[in-house]
Amino acid sequence: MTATHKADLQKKFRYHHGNLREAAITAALEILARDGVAGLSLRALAKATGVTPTAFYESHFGDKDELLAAVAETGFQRLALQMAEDATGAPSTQERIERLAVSYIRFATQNKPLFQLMFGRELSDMKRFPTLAMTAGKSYSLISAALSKRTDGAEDARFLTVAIWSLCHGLTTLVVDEKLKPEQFGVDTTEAFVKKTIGLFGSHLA
Amino acid sequence: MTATHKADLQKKFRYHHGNLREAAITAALEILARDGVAGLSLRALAKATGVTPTAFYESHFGDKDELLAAVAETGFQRLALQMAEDATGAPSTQERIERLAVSYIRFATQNKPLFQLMFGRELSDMKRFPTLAMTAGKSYSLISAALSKRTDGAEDARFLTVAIWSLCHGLTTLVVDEKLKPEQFGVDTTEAFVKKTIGLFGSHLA
DNA sequence: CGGTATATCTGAACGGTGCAAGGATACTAA
DNA sequence: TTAGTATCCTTGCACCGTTCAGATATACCG
Repeated sequence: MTATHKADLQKKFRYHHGNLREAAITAALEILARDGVAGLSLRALAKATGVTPTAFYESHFGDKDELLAAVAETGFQRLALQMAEDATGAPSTQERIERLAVSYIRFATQNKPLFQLMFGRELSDMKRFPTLAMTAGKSYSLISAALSKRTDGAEDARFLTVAIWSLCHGLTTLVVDEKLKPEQFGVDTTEAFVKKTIGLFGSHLA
Repeated sequence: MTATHKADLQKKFRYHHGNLREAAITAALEILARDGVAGLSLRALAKATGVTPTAFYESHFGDKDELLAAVAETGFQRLALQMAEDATGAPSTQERIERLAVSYIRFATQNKPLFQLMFGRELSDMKRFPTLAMTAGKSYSLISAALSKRTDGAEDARFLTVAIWSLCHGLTTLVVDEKLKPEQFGVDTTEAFVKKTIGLFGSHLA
């Protein structure tokens, strides 16, 4: 009994706090959603997890950037997951692309600070975290895979992927950062706008 | 002689420092270009202009955001100016749009930190600075004006403007923030990619 | 079971940031 | 010349990320 108890404790409360790393990421996501990316400080995070601001160093994250990278990575995982779910069962390539795009912008508007962290400049150099780039690439691959099914060359697919992603990402960031007001769209919602925009590529998606 | 001398001094060294506001903006642009947006602190700016960090308050800028807004505004002015210059004499609507887009991305890559300041989240709420939004709108108007010359309805023009700007802005930010590597393009340069992308809208720009 | 090693967390402190308050200073206008 | 005012400086605060030395709880081994 003491053995299994110990094992349980090891899982739930490893060492002093127990899974501080996991707890930190969870708390960070909450702080992010509540106070925005500017409110996510190590001191605030420490207070939220009931720990000293220096507790994250050495053992769990050597750096604030490592913490941010971990948080951003879960963000990219969620984004890719949501996009994949939203696009399943699409009858055509065009509709699949539409759904992916709508899912992308929906994620951004519903997880604004997280999206800002994922694509912003808070974490100074992404090169330090190759895993991050890989996870971020999952969403990209969804678009790419949808397009490569077409009969045209792979070259065109790669080109179209970047174009569609750029369009989608540009609109999303402009809306999220409030540089672009929905009134300027000429359509009711951002999602409707995205669909209409994808339509512009018309023949290229047939 | 003392009178004219005094007048000269008044122009060059008004009060203690003289045109601190203008000097601050100029120095800020230099710091920005040299050390990036992260290196632009009030203390660094103070050292560059030979003044105390608190000298900017009350008289010139009540806030760091006001300083950043002023810097960003000159950025938007330069951007609009460059775009207008690069697009003059374009033989067709499509080429005019192409040139505007290329100019946009060229400005971003050649003034990376300034562009990041203009479209980033360093200055917390743009609503405080209505002038900024107006100046930023100049570039937008250039695209809009180019498109409204077409025979189709104004509704379509407004829609196309947002679409093209989004595409252009998305690609630009992804490239500037190094989320997208030029190798992924399938073309040699970013500018070539932009032109090719505009071509996708083909019939809509005829 | 006991003792040592190691992973983990704490506490104090450093240099950095933006910024508020009040005192000093130089220009302006009378 | 003198009064007034715009400008700038000094001091100090709260917050930030981070380092380092030391305390503490867990894990491992005899």
